[in-house]
Amino acid sequence: MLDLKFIREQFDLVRKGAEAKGMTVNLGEIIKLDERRRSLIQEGESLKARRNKVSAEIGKLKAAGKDAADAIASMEDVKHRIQAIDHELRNVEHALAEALLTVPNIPHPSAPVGKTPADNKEVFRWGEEPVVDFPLKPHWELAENLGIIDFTRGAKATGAGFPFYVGKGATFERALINFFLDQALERGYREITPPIVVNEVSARGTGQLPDKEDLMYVVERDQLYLIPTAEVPVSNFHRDEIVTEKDLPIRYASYTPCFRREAGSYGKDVRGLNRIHQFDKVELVKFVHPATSYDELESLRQDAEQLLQQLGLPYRTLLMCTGDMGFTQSKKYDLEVWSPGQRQWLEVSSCSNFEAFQARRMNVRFKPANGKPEFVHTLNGSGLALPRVVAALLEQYQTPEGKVIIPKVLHPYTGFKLIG
RNA sequence: GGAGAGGUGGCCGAGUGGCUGAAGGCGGCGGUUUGCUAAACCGUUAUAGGGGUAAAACUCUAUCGGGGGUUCGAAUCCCCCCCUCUCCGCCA
Repeated sequence: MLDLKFIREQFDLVRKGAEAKGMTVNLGEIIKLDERRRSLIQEGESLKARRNKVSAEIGKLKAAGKDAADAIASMEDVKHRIQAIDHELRNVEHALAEALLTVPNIPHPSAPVGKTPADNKEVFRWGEEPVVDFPLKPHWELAENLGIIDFTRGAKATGAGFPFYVGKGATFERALINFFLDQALERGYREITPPIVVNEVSARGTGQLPDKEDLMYVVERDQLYLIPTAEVPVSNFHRDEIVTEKDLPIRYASYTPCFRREAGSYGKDVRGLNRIHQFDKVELVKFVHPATSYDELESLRQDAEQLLQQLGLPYRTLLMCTGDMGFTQSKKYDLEVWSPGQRQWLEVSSCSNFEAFQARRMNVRFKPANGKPEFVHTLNGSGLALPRVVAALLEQYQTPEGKVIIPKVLHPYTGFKLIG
């Protein structure tokens, strides 16, 4: 969320930012609630100051053995008024907090203004599609023929979008996870394995709640949410903490399964591994000094990009336009891998700077050498999401016989060089 | 799941209704002393919100796990919740 004072003082900036994201927000209501809040605080606190003073006098009178009945009686009205004010203040602050959660983060000036994915700006492209003299198959055909991914039995055991990875398919999956993690560790990230269910406060902290509630599976009985990304628990790792300035930047790499309901998806978007309800992902999360957060965004993006380069997968990098970047982001890059069997781009990573938007919600601060605590900036990016990488790898490295060659860089991880 | 104990500032720890934002100690910071280090001594040591200011100063309120309540007044009494520890049960 944004700072209330900031909204009060930079009203236009906030309004324009929301507009650029194609979101409407009732800032007038927030200003009104804020004014009411401050006036209640003023009245309440002056009454409390008086109460504290009189109470202290009553204490003295009683200690001296004198009668305090008059003083106590004089507090009767004050007491009730304070109760009434506190009650209203609670309601106003609750309403204000809810309203603040509906204000989106402000896009960075470098983000292109636009409404749809068509307005995103391609900033980088790498690699080339293989030239072959046979028709390339989509990954689901390859995977089923090879018996390495079983969608049908997954649907039987759980439902559509919950595949089994079998035999070399399972090993391949595990190899990629280890490769991604090792790469992250080499690049200065610290490995962290989080809980894969979180409570409501955590889901709010990263902004999954209240606006993306339908995204998550809920364990209703225990009021827990299956994580849609490791970003949620890992970002909350430092919730309500003041981290040491010299520890910044803090970088975490986290492998977890991720769960997404993906309600409303259909058709070719959900074929095979394109969009599934449970998938593996290595997530990169950073807590950084505000002065460095945009440099950290660039390095985060490179950390993700170089994985695709090492795997030899053609990809493009998009700078997301204001209308497509989401509620909590200030700036966001998407990495899309080329899927030669489907002839389409598949998003495999999303690298974002949230500035202080999440940190304010989660109350994560650092203390500068000489000064008051400030909010850190948070960033995260996938490094990488597995299924679409698997899809691209299968399609990219398929042979005319329908086998799949494993890229060299993965050999130490798989222990085999070929599937099929 | 059952029974019990407990949660106080960066840390340890005192405090069962009144001037306690909170004794004492440790740690941190500044200083005196010192060839250097150590020791000793002196001082200082929170966060948030409101008012105020050009900015400060200043001032008020809140904060003793979280939230409600009782009371003129709550760290202290009552209720609910969370967490930690011990014992029992269950269990990968």
